[in-house]
Amino acid sequence: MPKSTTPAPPRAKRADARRNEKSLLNAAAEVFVSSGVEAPIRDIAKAAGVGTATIYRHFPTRAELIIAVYRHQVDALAEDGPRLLRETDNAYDALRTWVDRFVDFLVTKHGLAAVLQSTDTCFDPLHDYFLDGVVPVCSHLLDAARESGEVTSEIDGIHLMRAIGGLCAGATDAHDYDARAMVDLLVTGLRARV
Amino acid sequence: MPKSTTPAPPRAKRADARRNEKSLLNAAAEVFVSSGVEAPIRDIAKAAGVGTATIYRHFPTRAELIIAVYRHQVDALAEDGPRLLRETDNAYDALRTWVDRFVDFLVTKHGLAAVLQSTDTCFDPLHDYFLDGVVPVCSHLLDAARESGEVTSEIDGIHLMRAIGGLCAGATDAHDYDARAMVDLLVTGLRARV
Amino acid sequence: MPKSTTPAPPRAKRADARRNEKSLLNAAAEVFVSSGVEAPIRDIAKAAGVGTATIYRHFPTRAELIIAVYRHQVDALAEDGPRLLRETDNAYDALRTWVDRFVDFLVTKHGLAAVLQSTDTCFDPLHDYFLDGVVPVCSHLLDAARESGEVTSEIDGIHLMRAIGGLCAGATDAHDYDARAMVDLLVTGLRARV
Amino acid sequence: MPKSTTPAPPRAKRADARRNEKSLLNAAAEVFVSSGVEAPIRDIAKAAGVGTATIYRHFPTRAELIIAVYRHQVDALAEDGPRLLRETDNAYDALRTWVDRFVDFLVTKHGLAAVLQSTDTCFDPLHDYFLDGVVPVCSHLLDAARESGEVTSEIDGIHLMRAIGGLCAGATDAHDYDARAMVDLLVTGLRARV
DNA sequence: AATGAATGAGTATTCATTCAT
DNA sequence: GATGAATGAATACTCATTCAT
Repeated sequence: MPKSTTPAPPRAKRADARRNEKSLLNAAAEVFVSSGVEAPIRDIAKAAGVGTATIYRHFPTRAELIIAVYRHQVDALAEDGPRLLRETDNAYDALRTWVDRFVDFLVTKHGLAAVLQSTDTCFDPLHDYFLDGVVPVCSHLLDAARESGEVTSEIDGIHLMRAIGGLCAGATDAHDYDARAMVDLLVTGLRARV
Repeated sequence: MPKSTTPAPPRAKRADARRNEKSLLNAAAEVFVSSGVEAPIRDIAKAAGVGTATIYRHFPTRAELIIAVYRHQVDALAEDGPRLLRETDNAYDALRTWVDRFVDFLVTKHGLAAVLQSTDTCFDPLHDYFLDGVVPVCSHLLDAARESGEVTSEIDGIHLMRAIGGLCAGATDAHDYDARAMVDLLVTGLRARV
Repeated sequence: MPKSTTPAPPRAKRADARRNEKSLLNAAAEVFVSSGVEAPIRDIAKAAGVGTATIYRHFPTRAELIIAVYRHQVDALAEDGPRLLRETDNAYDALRTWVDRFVDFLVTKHGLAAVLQSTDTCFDPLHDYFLDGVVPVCSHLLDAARESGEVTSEIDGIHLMRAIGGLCAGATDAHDYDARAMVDLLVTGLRARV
Repeated sequence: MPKSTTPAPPRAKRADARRNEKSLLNAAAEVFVSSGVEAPIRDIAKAAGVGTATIYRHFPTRAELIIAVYRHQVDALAEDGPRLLRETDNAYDALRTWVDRFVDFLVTKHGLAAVLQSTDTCFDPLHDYFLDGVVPVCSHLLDAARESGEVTSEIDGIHLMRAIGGLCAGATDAHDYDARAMVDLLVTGLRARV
């Protein structure tokens, strides 16, 4: 009965902590946009108005913080796949639309694409999260497009996603490089020749 | 006795220094492969068996070192373009072969692709070296393929190269990601639909 | 229970940190005396028994550290001017007394005089601090002495202070050079000939 | 008879070496003006068109190089004292003129004044050179002015010179500080009150 | 639970000095 | 004798992480 030993109502704290975490994630998201996902922890803490140790308490590794920041959007991406497949007549078009959304996600999340390419083991949890949640969706879209004969390439979902990540990692504000156009070429290349 | 007035032939040292520079470049190349082109200067110096200042003497900036390490291969790449165009019946095939060689170059020079994507101004000399030497070659191949009607995409040479760089930056020993296959898809995407 | 919503009073740490900063300033003052104000940060950190980063946390630039170390004494110097003018019958005597105190300050703060002469822009904040706080006081004393006819020289306050700084920079423990006597000559030179 | 063992005529070499040393000193003088007497050895070597080791061979310590560079002017300064005393009616005026020439020397030799103030033992030879050659001259002028009753201050020649050095060390191109005017005040302060 | 102060390892760069040629 | 290449010590500054309060 810990409740009797700690007079403070645990509910309140939970709500408080959750709100805290929420604002922390919002702050982290902003810093990620402006300084990339490798931004100094202290910067994130300052933006969130908390101490650095608080970040570590909530998210022991940077990968976990990144996952938390993008979880909703990654999950949405994962859910988009089946829906697009249902709602679109054409499997290849569904794939193309989904890829577009993935590109949207990556180009607005400055530095994320680079992290997806990183081999630093500290990012493994992030890689795993993608591997488990969204790679299967991509693979499924590819399979459907292959079944319908629109795609002949035997490429894996994970490889397609890595490739898209690479193409998006090259996008910088400084140049007029258009990641979307490049990905379009890639997806066009998937298409079976008529 | 004019010989006594001109103290010593300055050649002798040069030969020694040049040999030294050669071994330094070899060592740098190896470190670049294993640790990327952003490896600490100290590591490169240690690998070369010289002091850090020796690196600075030969190559005042990191970009100059990188250029020196890859100069021959980059130059060869630049020369390959016109030759392929002459020796190949088909402009598109020439482009594809040339791109293959570019990919060969990038995937074996681990970390170089990432630097080509970097916006750090310290790499500007390197970017310029590519911009001046090899981007025009790529553009020329693209133009030729467009003239022959095999390629319709209006993509610039520099953007194609950035895209290829991005696709190759995703290549790591750890996974079975095949950069060449991805680039193949991209180049296939360039092709006019029949 | 509003207390639970406001986690912890931020005062506690401040007291600790302030005490720490105090000892840091004391240590820096000692190192400045023995090694000059350009002493390596690491030496100061070691003398204070803290890590180098702690110095940077408290004083991001060296100039800020120097200012902090000498702030009280510089401020006291600034306040001395008007007081001496009020309490002394003779404006020239007030000037002379004030200059004596400035000399006291400089000769006991080994290396400070040299920094006041330095053109390194990193010391600009320190120069500005003097320029804003104490140069006007010196100028005011000079003006008063000129009004009373005791001083005829048109010298600026800042130039007088630079000169005093120069005379004190020459003071070292090694020799029997008496900075105060030299400054006395200078101030005597200011005096109108009867 | 070393001459028989070394066929090359030693005379020629001497002349060569002396010319070499001459141009080296000229180059050093120029670098001293632009970068101060603490300029990197390598800069001096480059300006002189010789290797760094050549500088070390000729002048094992920096102080020796500085002495060599300024020897003629320092010697001239030493000779000026007695001459001025002979040619000038007034001992105080002779002193003042001589001090002016010392100031001329210091303000045009950027950084020299600072070195004269330095306590770094590596400059001891330079200090000694002044101590032996020019300090007695200054003392002699002071003595003469005291004998004629124009100067009452008991100041030593060396202290006067240190003070002048200090006043000149404060001179920088950046500000409108007028070292000569400050020294004038100092010398005026030496003067007996009428 | 939260804070933010302290830590100390890691890296680039400069320069006096030595030494092989 | 001269050269200039190589050396390596020295220092400023950053940042992830820990810990006392």
